[in-house]
Amino acid sequence: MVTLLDVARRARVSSATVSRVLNGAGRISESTRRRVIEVATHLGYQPNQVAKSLRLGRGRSVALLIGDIEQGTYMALTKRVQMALQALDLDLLLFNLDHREDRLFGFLDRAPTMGLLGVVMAVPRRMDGRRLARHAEQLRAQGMLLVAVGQRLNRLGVPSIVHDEVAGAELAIDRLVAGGHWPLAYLGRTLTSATGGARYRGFRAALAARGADAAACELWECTDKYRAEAGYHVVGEALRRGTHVRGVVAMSDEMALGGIAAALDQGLAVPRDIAFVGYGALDWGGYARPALTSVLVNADAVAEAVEELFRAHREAQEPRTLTIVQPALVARASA
Amino acid sequence: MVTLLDVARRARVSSATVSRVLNGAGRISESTRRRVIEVATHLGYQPNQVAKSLRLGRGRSVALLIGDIEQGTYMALTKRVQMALQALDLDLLLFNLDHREDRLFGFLDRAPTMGLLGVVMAVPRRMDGRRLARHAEQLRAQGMLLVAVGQRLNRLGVPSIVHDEVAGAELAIDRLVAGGHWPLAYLGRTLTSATGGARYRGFRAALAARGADAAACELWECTDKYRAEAGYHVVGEALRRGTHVRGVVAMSDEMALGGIAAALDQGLAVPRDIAFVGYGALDWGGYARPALTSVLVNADAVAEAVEELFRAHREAQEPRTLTIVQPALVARASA
DNA sequence: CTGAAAGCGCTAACAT
DNA sequence: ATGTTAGCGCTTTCAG
Repeated sequence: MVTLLDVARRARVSSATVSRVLNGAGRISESTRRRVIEVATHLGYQPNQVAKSLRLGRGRSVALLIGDIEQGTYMALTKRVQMALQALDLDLLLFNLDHREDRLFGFLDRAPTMGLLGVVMAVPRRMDGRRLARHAEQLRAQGMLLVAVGQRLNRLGVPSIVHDEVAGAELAIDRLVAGGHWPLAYLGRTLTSATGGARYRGFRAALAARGADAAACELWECTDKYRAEAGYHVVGEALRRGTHVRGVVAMSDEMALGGIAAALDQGLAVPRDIAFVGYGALDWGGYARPALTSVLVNADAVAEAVEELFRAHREAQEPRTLTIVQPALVARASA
Repeated sequence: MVTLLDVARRARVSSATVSRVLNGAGRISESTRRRVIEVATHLGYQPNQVAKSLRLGRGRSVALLIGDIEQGTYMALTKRVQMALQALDLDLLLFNLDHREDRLFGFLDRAPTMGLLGVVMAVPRRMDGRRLARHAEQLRAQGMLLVAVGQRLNRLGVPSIVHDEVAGAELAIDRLVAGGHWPLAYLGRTLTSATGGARYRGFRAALAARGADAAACELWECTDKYRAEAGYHVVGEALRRGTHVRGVVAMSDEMALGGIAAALDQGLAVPRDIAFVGYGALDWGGYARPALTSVLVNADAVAEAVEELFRAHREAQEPRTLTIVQPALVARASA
């Protein structure tokens, strides 16, 4: 590999000069600048990022912590965030936590040694706030930027990007009610998932705001299973119990799909007998039959906010502590 | 941050000794070893990975290059590979190529400077072989391991992990034929996708092996659109043309879902009027209605092979140049 | 068995 | 405007 020193020798200048030219710092005479550039390109010089990281005390990688990347909405998020970081010439280090808190803290322990520029946590799981706050403090002390996505952690000093869950629930509820689907159930995981919990509170708040008879509505909690399977299971059970629910707000498109399958398998018509709204508005949802009506979780907006935070961090500006992303309804056939 | 030198001072030994203790190299008296360990844990010492990488000339990260991570099968792969690498205490750097060759080569240009341990390319796209071979050579010269997934690049000196596309096609075809669905079409992208092309050749080979009337079968090429949308579009067109095809082998579950939607939207019954087999056996496929019959692309087996390659590389062994992963049929309702 | 010292490739004072 | 030098934190000869 050709090093900066190789360039320096060949251009008959010191390594410092080459460094200055390449980083656009300090005054350099036009002639040397040109010569250095010339030699560097001729030699195909590329700065060693590892050495740079060591010297500067921070690198160009941002770690993205994901609860369950197999869930479509996180996948979409991962892609968008990677592209946003790429726009800042940053790399993405991916960690799938598999919904395990020990993995999260295991990572946070090692994080300071990795030469990271920052960490983005897109982790729905509820977690130990004290412990997290300690880690957050340590990372900040190292000059790293920690960002939370989907969970409101700004109280712990972690800039957060969250969705407006009340607005999202309102969109879903209004759609269901307008279609004559009532009463409603919220299908999801509220106990272990902070996102799910927030979404459920949004659901409740939206019902209240509408002056609706919230008591008629139910919470269909998913416990042991995940994604579509959980939806299928829980909705199937409820239907067998003879629930009166006619409209379901699911926490994800996968759960909605599972729920719809359960309803269809029991001979019900969707949305006539029971309607479903998903969350995420994933691509394939438009091609399920009936096509999924879904609350759009705007991954682009989230990625943009992430990019903005890292841009500000680079300019040594104070980061915006809370960004609220607005949802939208993708109205299709299932509700 | 506490450094190795801090530990050394506190334990009254030299930095070399600490390094040796922590890396289990060289002879160390039991007493010093214990003392060093003791001090290290007491101080909560964690080796700086960046410094380590610089010194050793290689790091602990493996880059995963993905054509389109939003496609379910790549997402499943990403998750598995990340977990496999984690088992080797390696980190995953993710790059979504968005089906763009320039991005691939752009990455490969920078790769040598990043202190990577290796690169895994899960890129279906056909690419410039010469150019790739040059990069492969350079990476190898740096001691990095380059691995291809889903595309047979072993001729270029790149250890490859591929699926047995003939076996996969046979599974799909046998299932369709047994259900009385005939003639067949292959739905996918064969022109720009090496994986798709291989899969189509597998389809043809399997037809031939079955002694079937291959001339009756069609290729439904997807050009401008992606995933479910492409399937919907192409199948819709074919149906409107009045095709005689009664069974479709799709290149992915998303395309199959789109195809099914097109058939249903035209009032056909699936699988009665036309049957579909997907590829990937994604989780949600089991909850689409009709549930997707699909050829399982064994992401676990691929991840395992990746792990094995990196393990061998670590032991400085020659890597296995070609690994062929066997498919399986997940039989559900759509065929 | 342990220590001293060099150096991975780069940047940033500090000189000149 | 440019060079000299120190050093980021670690591993690895080379000596003893």
